[in-house]
Amino acid sequence: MARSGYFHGDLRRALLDAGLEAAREAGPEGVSVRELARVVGVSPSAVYRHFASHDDLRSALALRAQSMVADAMDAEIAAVPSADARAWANGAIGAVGIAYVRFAWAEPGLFRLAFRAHGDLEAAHDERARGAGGRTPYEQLERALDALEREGELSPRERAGAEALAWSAVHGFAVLTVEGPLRSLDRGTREALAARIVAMVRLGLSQLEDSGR
Amino acid sequence: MARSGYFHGDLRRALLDAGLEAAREAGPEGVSVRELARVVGVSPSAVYRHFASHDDLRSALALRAQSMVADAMDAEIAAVPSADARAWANGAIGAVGIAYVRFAWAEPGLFRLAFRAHGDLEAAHDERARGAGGRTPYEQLERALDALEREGELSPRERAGAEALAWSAVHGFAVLTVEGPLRSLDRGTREALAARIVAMVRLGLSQLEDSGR
DNA sequence: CGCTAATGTGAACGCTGTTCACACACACTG
DNA sequence: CAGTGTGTGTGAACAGCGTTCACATTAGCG
Repeated sequence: MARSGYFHGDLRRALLDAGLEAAREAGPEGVSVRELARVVGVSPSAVYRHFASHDDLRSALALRAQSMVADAMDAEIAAVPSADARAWANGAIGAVGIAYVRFAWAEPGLFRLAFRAHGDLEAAHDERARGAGGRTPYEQLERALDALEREGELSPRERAGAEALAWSAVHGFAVLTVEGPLRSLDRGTREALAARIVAMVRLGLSQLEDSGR
Repeated sequence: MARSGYFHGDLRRALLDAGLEAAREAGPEGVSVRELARVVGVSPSAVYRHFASHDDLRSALALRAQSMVADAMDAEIAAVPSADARAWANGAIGAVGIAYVRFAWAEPGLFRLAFRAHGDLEAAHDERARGAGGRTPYEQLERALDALEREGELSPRERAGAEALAWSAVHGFAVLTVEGPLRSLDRGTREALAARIVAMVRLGLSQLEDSGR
């Protein structure tokens, strides 16, 4: 880095690293073109050789943050006993949700960056949002829901749109506890509520067949 | 307005009106001190006679937007048959949720303004966030949940923290459909999912007593 | 070895929030 | 009725932002 004194060498990567660090400490608002340039020791206009715009930079950072969420999910899922496939499926959907909110609490700045204004649904499958396990957070959720359907825990009718239900509840909870009115809840209450949230999701996913409606 | 040519007469109100209009068309980002001053025909610094800062202005606007949400909830609740108290309670909690997401869809800019970074929980009871019916959106939710408990539909243990569960699911869904990856869902799918969301919430609220856990 | 293409610089533009000394006009007091 | 104080608006200024452009530098290819 800063090899020749004039050329940086790996500016794009350096900007992304600095951007993640800035977001970690100050949230998405802390990520400014000029600030990152300053940190990396380069002129503001140099940034535009690697990113088309401020928004472009932040999108790239968001994808990297999403891949970190995917990693956190992998770690949480790995702790689910995999002997019984049905039990695993039920455990996996919970693990995905818990990992999501725990990441939000551990890294509020990165979380807000990752899911501020996500792109459309195509972005849910963006290559760059995949974690080391090869899946994006959204794909982790899909995987758990697929497993539930495979085990007969979810009917095809229930499976449809299940992502929206699960994601809504967990994302909403994460947002409210990270930057919303629930942000000053103590750790214990937060964890207890999180457990109820994932239980609610699991219950709500099966609403179509269980009730004789 | 612009009475004497020098003094405006009712600048504070004019700024709030212009701010709501700007947010309606361009979201919270469209609300800038200079832009509002321009629209109202006043110098930028005049704004600071009525609002301590940009953030202060936006907070005031957010509260006004929240009161509009409260009004929308009143309208939706009014349509719930009130003959049977138990049925009303179950209907009211659904109406609150539906009104919330419908408002978000009808006025995405105002919705994002209203619930961007809400204050802490005290702000949930702010005078200025009350609608014509005298309740803030949060208080509307509390009212419906209280009714459910009164009718024996919710145990005291379930009642505790119920706001967090309900709000999380509905808010998350609203956010994902307004500015998130679910934003390009067609109206029909959106409505169907919304119905499943409120059903999930109603089911999830009672999880503690129903299951023999 | 020389040229090209990639990558960096620095100044500039227009925008933003915010502050300051100053100007105005109304509402009260003597 | 005169005068004055206080609330409200002005205009210029500062610092910071994203972005662009002409120009400088240099790595690497033919």
